[in-house]
Amino acid sequence: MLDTTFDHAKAEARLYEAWERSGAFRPKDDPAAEPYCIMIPPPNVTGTLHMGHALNNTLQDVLVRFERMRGKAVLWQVGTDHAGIATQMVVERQLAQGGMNLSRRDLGREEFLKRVWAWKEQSGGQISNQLRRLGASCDWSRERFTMDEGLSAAVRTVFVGLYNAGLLYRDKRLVNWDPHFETAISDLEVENIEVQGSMWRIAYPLADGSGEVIVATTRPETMLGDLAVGVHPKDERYAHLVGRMVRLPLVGREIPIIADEYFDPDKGTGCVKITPAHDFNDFKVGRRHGLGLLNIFDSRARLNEHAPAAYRGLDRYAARTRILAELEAQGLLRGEDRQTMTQPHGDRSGVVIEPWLTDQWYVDAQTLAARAIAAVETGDTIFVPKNWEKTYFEWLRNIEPWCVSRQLWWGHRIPAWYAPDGSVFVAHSLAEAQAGARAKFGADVALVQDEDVLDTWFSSGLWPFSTLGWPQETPEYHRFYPTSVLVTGFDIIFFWVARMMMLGLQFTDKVPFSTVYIHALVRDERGQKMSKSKGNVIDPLELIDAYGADALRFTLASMAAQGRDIKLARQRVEGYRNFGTKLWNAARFTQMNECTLWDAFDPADVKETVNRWIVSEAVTAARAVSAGLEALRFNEAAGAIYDFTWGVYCDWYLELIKPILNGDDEAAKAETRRTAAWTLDQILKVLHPFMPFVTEELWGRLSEFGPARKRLLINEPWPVYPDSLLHPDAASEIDWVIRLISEVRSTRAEMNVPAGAKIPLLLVGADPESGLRLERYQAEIDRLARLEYSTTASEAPPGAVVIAFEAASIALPIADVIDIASERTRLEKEYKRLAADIGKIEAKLANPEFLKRAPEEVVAEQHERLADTQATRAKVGAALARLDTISG
RNA sequence: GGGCGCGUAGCUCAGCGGGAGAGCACCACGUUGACAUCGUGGGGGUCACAGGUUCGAUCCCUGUCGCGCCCACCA
Repeated sequence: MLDTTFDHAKAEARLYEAWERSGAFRPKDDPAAEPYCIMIPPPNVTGTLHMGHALNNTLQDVLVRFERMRGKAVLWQVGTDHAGIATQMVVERQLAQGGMNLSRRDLGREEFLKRVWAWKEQSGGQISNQLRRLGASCDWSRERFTMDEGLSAAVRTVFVGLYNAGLLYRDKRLVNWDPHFETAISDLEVENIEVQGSMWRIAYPLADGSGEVIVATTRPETMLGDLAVGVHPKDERYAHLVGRMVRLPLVGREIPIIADEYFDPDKGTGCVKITPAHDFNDFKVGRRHGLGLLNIFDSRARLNEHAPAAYRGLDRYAARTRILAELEAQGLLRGEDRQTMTQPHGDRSGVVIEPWLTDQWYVDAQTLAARAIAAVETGDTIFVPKNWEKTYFEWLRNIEPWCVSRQLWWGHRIPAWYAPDGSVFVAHSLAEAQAGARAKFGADVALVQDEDVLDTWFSSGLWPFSTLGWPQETPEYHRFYPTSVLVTGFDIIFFWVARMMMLGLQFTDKVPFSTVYIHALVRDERGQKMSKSKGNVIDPLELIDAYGADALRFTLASMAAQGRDIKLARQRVEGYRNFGTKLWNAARFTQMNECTLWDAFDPADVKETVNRWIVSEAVTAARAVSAGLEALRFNEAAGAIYDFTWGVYCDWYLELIKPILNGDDEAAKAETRRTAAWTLDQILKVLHPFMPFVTEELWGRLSEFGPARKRLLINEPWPVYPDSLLHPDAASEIDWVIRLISEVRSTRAEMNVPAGAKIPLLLVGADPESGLRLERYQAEIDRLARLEYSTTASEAPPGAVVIAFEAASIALPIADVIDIASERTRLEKEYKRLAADIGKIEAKLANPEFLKRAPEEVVAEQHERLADTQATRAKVGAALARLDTISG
């Protein structure tokens, strides 16, 4: 016999192990089965499970379990990402805190990488174990890591392929430079943050001493690298100065005043300093005007040897302070305005990004984007919800070259080798590069490999096919690529989704997935993105410990509606834990009532109305769940099974069958027991994708007194029912009973009928069925609503209030009504409201346009509604009349 | 500056042109042989505001206000 609650803490690990041992997580080996594949967005190998992971993987697991039960050969490809900067950052911090205050350079590349691998080995299992805690049924036997040999080979193949196709090149230009990590980063890794800053006005004297111009800048320290001053050609204030020279303060260099349409007369003073090596716009202007480049920063944004001696070695902000002081002293600082401005920050380091001139590798993203755009335009890949396509298009249509090299050590080393003369050989291996060099030089030359590694997202972008063995033609690749659905958050549409589309199409000629499901972000209470660096993370594991994985999963699935961020409420998780308990106790009830399974049971054979009704309802609910999941409407699917389980099966069915189970009709009793057990089984199956643990446990435990289960629930086929199991007649009859009981209950409560007292009921209805139904359901109705009834008017107690229920009437002993005045007020209010409702409906039904244009079923519905409302009003009116009789 | 989204019950949110919903919270009653992690009943909403389209608008369109996010080279 079951206990009164499900002990999730004890059961979850055991059940998970049983699933894994059964082989359920691996795709079934049936060539006839339709393949279904989801690629996990690989979490950082050294990361921990946060709420975003919990949501993301819950949704994937719901789909995967659903499709597996539907008989498909399901592969949920799992693995982790090496997460270049993030991981290197963690290990560097460990080093720095290790007592010796070591930097990675102190260790050297080889030793440092050993440490990173050691850290990966040590902490890499954590995220996997946490996914297991969540119940994720991914195929661990195929777990991959972006720096596995196979995936690394794919990276090299793609790099060489892009290079040979002319889609990848080395270029010297300004990049976003992170002075903390001392590496280039891509545009996407830059966060523009609004900060309070200043704009200073600085006088630059004309070289001939005949005057000065005032430039405005937010970055005075870069003036040491100024190569010109710019004005708009039509700006009358400065027209006469164009072509003349100014003497750069503190430096003494003479630089020209140039004119360019780019300069905005309305901004600042209309006169701007040009620093081509330290500003993206100035770089372009400088190139147009042949100004050259003067780099004044080193890799840590300290002033270098190109700055005047007094400033060399200073940090950029220290230099700023000193420069402002010196300008002030010389009387050249002409003002400071406080203002808000956006400043670029490294998304990992948090420091201000410096535009810096370096050699980097770039991918020609614009060319690759064309197919990625077309594939979504033609519907080869669709986004759900669809509006994300706009975001995707917008970004791809304005895409800039993708800087893929990073001056880090942790990652895929760039497969490019340099000869002493600087010529480059991009190849799959050193040997291949050497062969290339030999062909070029006619002799062996010493080659040095590029020191840099690739952007983490370069390898992530290959994930859908590299994990399947590409570039080798593996059976898995042929079977599961392109994949079915990608489930991810909108925050990585650019980082990841777009890159997979571009690289997938380029190298496989196929879209990597046919559907992209974009879910909301789980945010903190202020609507901010949860992230480890902000420290505002809610720990899903703590919720799992407290309420069980099922409760957390169900919460997330039911909140995965489109269009709103998720702010997680703890009480909601608790509510769904209670749902699990409710289900558990329903199962306990069936056990106590010997509702054992019967192998030969056929739901088509049931005779009792209440049983035909629940079969019909179960079919309807299961279909709603299927439809919801097919449409990726997780909240609707979850809602459908929740409502059926609690609101229909527990609240009504189990209550209505109690009289049968306690009665003498053995045939009805046997049928009801079997139906109750069968229906519960349907609930377990349909609920399983959402709440795998409690359903699996019950699936096992419920066979204690019946036939043994053939297999674990996770391996059960998803229920599909014929339409013949739908019974509208039974549905309408039980619906009548439910409404009668609800009505009586409500009346009892409102009229303060004492709990023990029974309500005399008088039937005077025109519906000849009413009496029969009442007779038929007497036991149930009496039990649930506690009423007595009579079928003739003469038996009604004298002085009773008559309240109509549909065609029947209920007579109540008025003596039990405590406050006639307040009851009267209430009824009058109700009476008026109903009159208004009736007016509205009648007006609608009298409107010829409505009758002409509205669909037939809508008109019929309104007629029904009118009749219902009128009947209710008559009932209330009668009650009012009786009140008058009594009190008057 | 451009784009996306959101404003529905005290709170967290569903609602996909035709009678305003759920969970929690609140109030009352209930310990009835599955379940107090429960049951029954109840109170509570000009669906942000203003126009428009429609026979009919919480839902579609436009505008306004408030909030959030993304993108962007605003000296």
